[in-house]
Amino acid sequence: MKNVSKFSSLFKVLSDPNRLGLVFELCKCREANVGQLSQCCSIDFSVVSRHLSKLKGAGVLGANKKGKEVYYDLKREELARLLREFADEIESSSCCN
Amino acid sequence: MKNVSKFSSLFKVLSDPNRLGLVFELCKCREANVGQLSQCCSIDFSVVSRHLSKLKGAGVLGANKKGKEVYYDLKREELARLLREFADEIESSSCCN
DNA sequence: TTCATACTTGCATCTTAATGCAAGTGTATA
DNA sequence: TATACACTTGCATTAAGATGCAAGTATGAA
Repeated sequence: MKNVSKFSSLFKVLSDPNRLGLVFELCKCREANVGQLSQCCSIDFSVVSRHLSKLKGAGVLGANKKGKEVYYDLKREELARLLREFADEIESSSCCN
Repeated sequence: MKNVSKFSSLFKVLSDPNRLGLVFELCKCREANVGQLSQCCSIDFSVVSRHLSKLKGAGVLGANKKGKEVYYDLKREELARLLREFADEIESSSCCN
């Protein structure tokens, strides 16, 4: 079942509280760099950096380099679409053939 | 942010491939007991039992004891509702105030 | 070219969780 | 009551992942 690994890896990347906190933060900030997120979420710089790159790797965030800084932004529509796709699949009666 | 822990724990329970496989299986089977799921998913009995109880604890599954057997079923609407709630929150501009 | 800033990555440590066997609990049937 | 069946739980092992410091890389400014 390829949907299993597709969705389980998405859920995994969203399952860490710090990571999900960053997602919510980016949801209201529109975009932010590593230093800003590290500060407002009170998480070590290197930890934030790794979380963001993991979220980016999963397609949840986009990244935009401006000079020395990297600005991350939430890919709202993609993320929302994936979750609704899962919800639809769950609600349709025989979802995993 | 209480939504962070609410959703991160939901995502965590869905993030294990075996567990998500059981969810998909229950999605098409409507309901099944531990032995049936253990067999069709090729996972050790005790492992399946623990995964199911974790999913039940998270409100993803319901359980129904019939004699010696326990039949688990997927709470489709609740699960779909939660995920759509998350999707809506993500898409609304300032979601985490 | 030197320095500071912004970020990434290597590494060691520590938690958390998954796994499977074996033992325990509960329930129906002989 | 004894036995079998369905499941749960304890325990030890193993693996995966989070964390933070320190060192490395990249980019802009002096």
